Amino acid sequence: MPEEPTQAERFGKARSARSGVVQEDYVELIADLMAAHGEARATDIAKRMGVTHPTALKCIARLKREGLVTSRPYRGIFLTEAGQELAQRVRARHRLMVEFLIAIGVPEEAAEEDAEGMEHYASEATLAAFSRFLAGDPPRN
Amino acid sequence: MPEEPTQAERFGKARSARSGVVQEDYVELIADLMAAHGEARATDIAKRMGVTHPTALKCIARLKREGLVTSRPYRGIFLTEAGQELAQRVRARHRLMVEFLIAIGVPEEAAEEDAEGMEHYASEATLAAFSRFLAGDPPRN
DNA sequence: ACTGAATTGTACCCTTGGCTACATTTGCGA
DNA sequence: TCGCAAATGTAGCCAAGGGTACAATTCAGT
Ligand SMILES: [Mn+2]
Ligand SMILES: [Mn+2]
Ligand SMILES: [Mn+2]
Ligand SMILES: [Mn+2]
Repeated sequence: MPEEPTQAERFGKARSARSGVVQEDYVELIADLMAAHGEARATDIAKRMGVTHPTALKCIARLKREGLVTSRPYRGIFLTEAGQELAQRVRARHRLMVEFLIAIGVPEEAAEEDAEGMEHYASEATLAAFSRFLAGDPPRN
Repeated sequence: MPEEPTQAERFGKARSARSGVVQEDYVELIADLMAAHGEARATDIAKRMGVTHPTALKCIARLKREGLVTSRPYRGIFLTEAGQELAQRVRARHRLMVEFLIAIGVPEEAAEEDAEGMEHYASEATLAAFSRFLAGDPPRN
């Protein structure tokens, strides 16, 4: 039913979004760990992500390459300025997503699970709509 | 802030969901093409997905391996029973997602884009909540 | 019937994000 | 101080999902 080129563009955008998903989750988690324990250790990151430590290390190496994180051998991981900014945005988006789902009637645990995936694909327009809903603004007028 | 093992489980579930994303989109698209043109050709699938044809062929090979699709060399692609069932579920979920986003005040094109990514992570609980909202049921009382 | 464009198939390359197995370094407790 | 467990790092494997380049097949139009 939908037109060809537009649909291809939409799939393309979803693909682009997908490529940043893991980075976003790592950066958010690193910020959480620093806030909670004062530092982010590779082992803890791996444990919290539910992956083995080599997997975590490889992802962290990529974050470093992208300038989101710094680390020296056998020392902890630290967010750069860019990393901290990203973490803030991602965390705000995550919280909004969870709150919204709960507000619309999704049980808490399901909301947490679904938000972990859906958050990465919500555009500004969608986040704005969610905010309006939470603020009690009636949609659609 | 969140507890360690539960968060790891949530990330794990999001990872599992991620692994089926491409299959779901292909199956949905193949069903659309069959409905529209009576057949699903590899070229058309590639064009609509916005990828090159070898990429599409490789994904189709995987669908075949998973029993969702059949095809003979130089002939079209056909959905198996399992493939048709999956297509139906995925299509219904896609439509619900788009409708819901629009209903909550997201502009149509943004709704279409975001839905293409978010749909794959919405649990039954979330879909049910979206349905209730569309039916006019007030959430949370 | 032929031929050339479109379609399909194959071969090979890359990156991401998983894993296991093993090596190295730290740093705590005895 | 020193030895051992934990943490970290490294090497090498895999599959998915992207790509290019090129080969083979179909099939429509002359
Ligand atoms: Mn996430
Ligand atoms: Mn998150
Ligand atoms: Mn999709
Ligand atoms: Mn879809």
